[in-house]
Amino acid sequence: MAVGMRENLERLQEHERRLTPQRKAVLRAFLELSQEHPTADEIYRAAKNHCATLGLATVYRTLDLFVQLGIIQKVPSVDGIARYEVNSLSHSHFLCLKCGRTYELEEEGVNLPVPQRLSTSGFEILKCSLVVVGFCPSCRRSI
Amino acid sequence: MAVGMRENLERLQEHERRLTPQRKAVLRAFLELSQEHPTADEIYRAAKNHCATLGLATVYRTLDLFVQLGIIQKVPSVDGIARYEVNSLSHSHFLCLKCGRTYELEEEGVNLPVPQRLSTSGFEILKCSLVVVGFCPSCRRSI
DNA sequence: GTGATTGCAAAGGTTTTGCAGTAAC
DNA sequence: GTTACTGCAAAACCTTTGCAATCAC
Repeated sequence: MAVGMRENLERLQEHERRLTPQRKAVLRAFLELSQEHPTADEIYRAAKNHCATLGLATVYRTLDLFVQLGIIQKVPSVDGIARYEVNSLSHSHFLCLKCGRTYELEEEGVNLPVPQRLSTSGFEILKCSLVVVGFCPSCRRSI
Repeated sequence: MAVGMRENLERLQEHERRLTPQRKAVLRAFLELSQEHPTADEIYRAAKNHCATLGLATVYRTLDLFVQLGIIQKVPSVDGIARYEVNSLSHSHFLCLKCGRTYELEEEGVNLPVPQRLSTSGFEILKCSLVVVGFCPSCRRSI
């Protein structure tokens, strides 16, 4: 079983949600793709391999649920398409303005200055990340 | 004349683009709203005051052009609606997961660690910002 | 058995595109 | 006079919603 399957499915039950084949398929597909910041549609197509009758609306509803339960998070994007990643407090991304792809910047996210002022003025901080915007190598060549 | 009007309009001419009343109206409206990270529709409604015949499609085309010319930039968002801001190298935002609003974090953007590794591996960096995601005070109350 | 969950199809909202007419150069 | 630019309407796109049928509990 993939890393993270069991504990995340248990979290569903803790919150009195049902363990349906659709939810398992979405979680499994998400975990397979999580390194690539998948879109809802990418997750949908991968999850169909695990649950052939799955509908796209269910994927959206399931991803919303996982966000609410804190299992996954939306990644800020610049092309209007929702992308998701595993829930983690702080790390960093590169967003390509042309293709919309998200690249993970592993080592840089470690020492981010989480703004103190926010938490003392009523904001609830879920995540804090460095976002670098520009053109990725392949898009840069084709501008 | 608003700050930034003249030099940005000149930039249009440098790139052999025409100086139409529509483009002036969009730029003027954007500058009026730029502190609030306006959406295309907000810019459209404000720009109608300066050019009554303006169409929404023109606003989108004009904003795309301004992004290409480096006059403005898209802000990473988490709700799928494009927001724009003045072109600036580095600063920081708070994104509210519920209402989608963007808050500017003025003082925190100063000493961001721009990742060296990126620029040495073919990425073109246009901007580098700290993005904090969570719930803003008013949305936090109503969850 | 009951109520949460599903799949489908339709609706919703934002953004893009085709095209004939218009206006900046 | 050319040709870029515009406005309109339609299309495209991602996402959400209504509803009857289904399935986890």
